[in-house]
Amino acid sequence: MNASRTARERVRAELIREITDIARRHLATEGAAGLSLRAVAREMGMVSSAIYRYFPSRDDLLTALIINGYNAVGEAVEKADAACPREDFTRRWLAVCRAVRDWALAHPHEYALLYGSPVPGYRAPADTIGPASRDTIVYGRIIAEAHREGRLAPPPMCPEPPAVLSPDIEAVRTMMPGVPGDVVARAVIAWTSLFGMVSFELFGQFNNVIEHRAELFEHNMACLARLLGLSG
Amino acid sequence: MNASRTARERVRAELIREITDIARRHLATEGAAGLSLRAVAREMGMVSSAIYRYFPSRDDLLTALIINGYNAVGEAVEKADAACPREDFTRRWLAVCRAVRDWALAHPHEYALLYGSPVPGYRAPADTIGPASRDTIVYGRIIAEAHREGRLAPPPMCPEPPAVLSPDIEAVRTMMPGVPGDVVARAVIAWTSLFGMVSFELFGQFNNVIEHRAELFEHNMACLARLLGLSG
DNA sequence: TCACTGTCAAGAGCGGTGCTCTCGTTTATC
DNA sequence: GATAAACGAGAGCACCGCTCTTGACAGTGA
Repeated sequence: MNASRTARERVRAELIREITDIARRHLATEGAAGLSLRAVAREMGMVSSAIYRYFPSRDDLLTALIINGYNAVGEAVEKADAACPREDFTRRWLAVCRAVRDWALAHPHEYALLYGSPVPGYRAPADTIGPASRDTIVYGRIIAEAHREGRLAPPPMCPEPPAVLSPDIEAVRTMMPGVPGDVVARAVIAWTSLFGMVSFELFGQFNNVIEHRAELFEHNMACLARLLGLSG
Repeated sequence: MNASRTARERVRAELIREITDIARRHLATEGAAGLSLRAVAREMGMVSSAIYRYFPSRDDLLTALIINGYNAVGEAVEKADAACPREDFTRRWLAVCRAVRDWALAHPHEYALLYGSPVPGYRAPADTIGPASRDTIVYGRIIAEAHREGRLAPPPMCPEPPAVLSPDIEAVRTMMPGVPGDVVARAVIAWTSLFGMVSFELFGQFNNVIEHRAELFEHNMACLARLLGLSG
């Protein structure tokens, strides 16, 4: 009874997996706007209406792809960090930066889905919040561990963030306990700059301007490491 | 004969203006993907096919909106810079940053069209290159003038960019003549960080994380000013 | 004055989209 | 074995970008 129920549900889960796989492939070739439930159904040899048994709307399919994407980039970042010596914080920072860029270049449309323009009419449900912060936890951990080991030596430069920012600083600080507020603000700069560079490269802002993107990325991420005060 | 021809061309230009105006309004409510020539035609009391007399394809209409958008943000940045005392370089930098953010918040869909995910299947023609760099010229001028006045004191931090980046540095340096390569690289960081922050705010990455966006933006742009070495 | 030329709005039509509804069938449970 | 849920299939609605053809009209040169 339990086995038979699982039998039906297993084929259902398998179909859902197949749908998301095909959808992800379509996303890679057509982009988010070109993602078509009919096309996915066609490729599965299904009639278009049948697919609504598994995803009640196009947005629900998009949500699945978004959660999947956040997990993919999060996993890439985690692996890159894990492959580095624990005490080499600069190397760990550079590794996770590279992991983000490499993943983005390998999955440009998925990256655009996660970090590009919001899909019009689509409202991200709460399920996406958790996976969305999976990568940021890693950045925070690197900074926090460097701070704990006394290896965080940020050059004096930025003023203390104003008091009105305290709750936000506090919220970000939960990912890097103990780190001074000034450095937390720098972490936000580094975070936005990392994705700013990747987005500019992917979205065409570097066209006709920057040619050696990998090298510039590497150099700028190294500068950001100095800004954060990472050493060694 | 010339007058009559201009009469005809004048009504044509007026119609093109009306089309782009309506299209821009539709862009604001529906997003780039939802921009529909039929809907624009409907609102003009025109039949759908007639609009193809003025814009041969949806992409051509998009191109017009993109060029228009780049010019709008460029103009906003120019005006913000012009309103500052020439010798107050930090203030000028903060003013142009604010101008970008304010324009983006006021025209989120247009911003997404310019700096967000590329529209699938759309290839930006060469006409967009010029207007696209209108704002960057202003950033470059502020840094260049600060350098010329001896008011650029970048804190020692970033290493000299590697030799392989020389052509790119040189290309960016045309917008800020005389500025050292190290600072040119920092300018790229500041540039990407500025748009990275605006994009994160607009595209929802700050949701559930940062609440006081204006204040954080202000503080981080001030940090970037220090990174650039702007003083006074 | 008149025929010519180029521009235009209009309509029909093609193949595509997301989504809904109904219908008969299969499948699992009581 | 009856019942209820899940399912695939098909038709249909309103929309989309885009194309082709047709007839009306304005400006132009002979």
